[in-house]
Order: sequence, then C-alpha cells, then structure tokens
Amino acid sequence: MKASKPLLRRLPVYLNYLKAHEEEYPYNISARQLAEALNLREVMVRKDLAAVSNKGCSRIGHIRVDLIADIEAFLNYSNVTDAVLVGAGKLGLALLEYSGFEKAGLHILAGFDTDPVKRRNAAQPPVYSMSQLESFCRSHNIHIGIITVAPDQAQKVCDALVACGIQAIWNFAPTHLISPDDVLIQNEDLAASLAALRMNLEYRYYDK
Amino acid sequence: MKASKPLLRRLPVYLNYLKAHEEEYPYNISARQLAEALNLREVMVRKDLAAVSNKGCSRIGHIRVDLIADIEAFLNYSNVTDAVLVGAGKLGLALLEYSGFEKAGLHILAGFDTDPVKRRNAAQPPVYSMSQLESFCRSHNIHIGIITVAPDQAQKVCDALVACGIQAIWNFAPTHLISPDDVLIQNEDLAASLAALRMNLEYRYYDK
DNA sequence: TAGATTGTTAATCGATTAACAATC
DNA sequence: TAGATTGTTAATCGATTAACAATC
Repeated sequence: MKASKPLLRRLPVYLNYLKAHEEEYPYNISARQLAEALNLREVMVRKDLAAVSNKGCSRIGHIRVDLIADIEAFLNYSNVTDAVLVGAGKLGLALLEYSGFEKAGLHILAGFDTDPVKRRNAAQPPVYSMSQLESFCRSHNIHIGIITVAPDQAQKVCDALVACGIQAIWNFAPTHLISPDDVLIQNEDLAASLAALRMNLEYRYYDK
Repeated sequence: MKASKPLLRRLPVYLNYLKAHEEEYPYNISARQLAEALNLREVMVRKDLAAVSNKGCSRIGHIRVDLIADIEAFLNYSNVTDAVLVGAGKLGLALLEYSGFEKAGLHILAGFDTDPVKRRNAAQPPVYSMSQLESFCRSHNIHIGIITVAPDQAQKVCDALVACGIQAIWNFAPTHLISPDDVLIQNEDLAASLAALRMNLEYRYYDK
C-alpha cells in the first residue's frame, strides 16, 4: 500500500508523458515504449506500473487512458487538497498563479503577506493580510501550507502555520524549519538541487 | 572522488545551517549537534562531513568556519558558473532575480524570451530576444541553461540550447526533454514534488 | 582517567535490476 | 506456434546504520 519516494516522483512523470502523447499512442502503450521514451529501465517502469494498475495485458501492454486513470487514482488526484501560501513575492506569485498544481490535485485558495503592497483582494487567488491567516485556515479547514518568504522569516511563518492547524508544509525558503513531529515538512531547496546539477556537470569534465 | 546524489543534496543544507548559526556555534560544532538540529542521524552526518573534510578533531568536532570552507570547496562554490535562462514569465523572473543562486555559485547572466513585452535591456539581469541566444551563449561560453517556458515550448527551447553548445539543462517545465546523451538534463518537477508531499500526508491519516 | 568525538569496517536495509514463468 | 509482453521471485547494488577502535 505504501509507495516508495522514488516511485511517487516517477508517477507524475509517467502521467505527464501519457497525457501529452495521445497521438503517438491512441490506444495502448507498453512499459517498454514508456521506458524508452523517458530513458528509464524497462523493468523498473514495468514494476512501477504493476504497483498502481493491474490492468496490464500481455502482447498489448496498458490501455493508455486506463493507465492514466489508474495513476491518477493512485495519486489521489481526484481528491483535491486545499492549500494556502505565505509570501507573495516573485516566487510566491509565480506559484500562486501556476496552473499545473490544480491538475496535480492542489488548490491554492489564497496567499498571505505582511506587506500591504502585495495584497490583492480582487485577484484570483487573492492575497490577504497575515492577520487573516488563522481564521482563513480554520474556516476552510486547510491542511497544507506553502512557504515562499525570505529565509529569516521562514521559521516564524512556519510556527504561525502550525498554530493554524496546518499538517504539511512545503518550504521553498532555504532554511531548516523546526516543527512538531506530527507536522510534515518538505523542503524544496533550489540551491541544493542546483548544487547537484553543477557537480554532475563537473564530474563529466573530470571523466573525460 | 565522486559524491552520491543524496550527499550532494545534503551538503548545501549543512552549509546553510552552518552559515546561519554563527552565534550558536561561534567556534566549533560536532556532527552530533548538526545532526540533532537538522533532524538527521548522527552517523550519516559524520560520514558526510568526513567525505568533504579531514579536519575533524576528537572532543572538538569541526571548526565551523573551516567546515564551511571545506564544503564550499567540495561543492566548488568559488568556481562560479555562468548560465542563461529561457522564459521570462513569472517563474522565470523569480529565478532571474533570486539572489540565492549567486551564493551557490550560479550566475544567471541573462534571460531570453520570444515575447517582446517580456524583454528588458536595462534591468539586471537583462532579458533579450531569442534571436540573440546563440551569439550570447557562444560569446560568453555558457554551459548551463535554465528552462522556464510553457511545457509545449520546452522541447524546442531545449533543442535551441543544445544548438548553442549548452551542456547542462535545468528544466522547470513539466515535460520530458529529449537531448543528446552528452547533454545533462535535470528536471525540477514541482508537480512531482507536490505529489510526494500529498501522498505522505495521506499515508499519515491512513496510519492513524 | 573517563568521556566525547572522530573515522572506518561490517551489517542492514531498501531500491533497482536480472531472470524467468505465465499469458495472449 | 513464436514472440511480445506481463508480473513475480531472486540477485545485485548502493546508501544508511550499527559497531567499534583510535584520539585528544
């Protein structure tokens, strides 16, 4: 029942590819074809697909639309989760208005910011004052919070979100957050990701 | 010599913590203290630190500033890499102006966009027309490209970057890119990351 | 000295890959 | 039938964790 982290990260990639390549695979697609397109090992893809769907047929593979449905069902994409975002700076606004999250089952209901200039009551999603955070989270029963503030404010915002009953935090600030054990924190550290990219690039030179 | 991917992702986290907690650890810090602060296992931190520094002393641990220097040296932060970004939409602009990358050794020299409205010659970094991409990359000898365009344009942009001699691509578009084997692609798939967060949150409910 | 800390060697764990039987 | 494909069981691989000797 419980899926591994790598699997959870690969499933949206499969999903994305399956949705984007309707013309190429109008009806069915095999693990092999998917693996080759995505540059992954066939066996791994086969095992991944077996984990989320039992509709694979020999000789045929998977029915494209069924596979999409099974992956979405597995990832619970139909069960949309509401979220709030704190920090309506450039990154925050970009995320607020990014349409891709809706497809992935996340609905960012509103943003919050201490800076009155950043507020916008009319736009969709709106950006409100921090003082409204708790009542908003409570009344909408929000469980997910996204942090896109400056690193030195992140812990304070984290504490505020926890106080509002938030259960999972997606942290874009390059700060290690301290939170109660029952609050899930996922760090999206772009600088760390970048470090990995640069190092891999350098190893390449080194190997040559 | 070659570092594992998990290690490469933890090092910037250590670095970040070490830099931010000068008052707490004015001189030395032990693997144990670092591990507890970051909620990691002591042994793992110890092994990680041993991989990048040989200056650890029994009873004392590591000298904070030396450790910072060793991690930065290991990650080659002094060797700043130049990069270009294609797609000056909200996310693109946010990344263009994010100061954290400089500290991590990435200097985004310029952005490029097909939309004349998005261009800005005066701002820093500037945003130019796509037609200038190749000459810019060639003349500045750029090896890293960042893609922040819409998914349906990502492959085209990827091809253009490859044609400009780019060797590594950091892709923020939710699209699997096809590229020559010697071009390194790192996908930063926020929707995939989100899926992992949501699933972990759900498992939690399930466990209860 | 005793205790805190290091680095290293061996054991464990989890994920990927290989091998293969089953099916259409 | 032969071949393409599936799902599953066993082997491998790599990373984490445990155990421990060495040091100040």
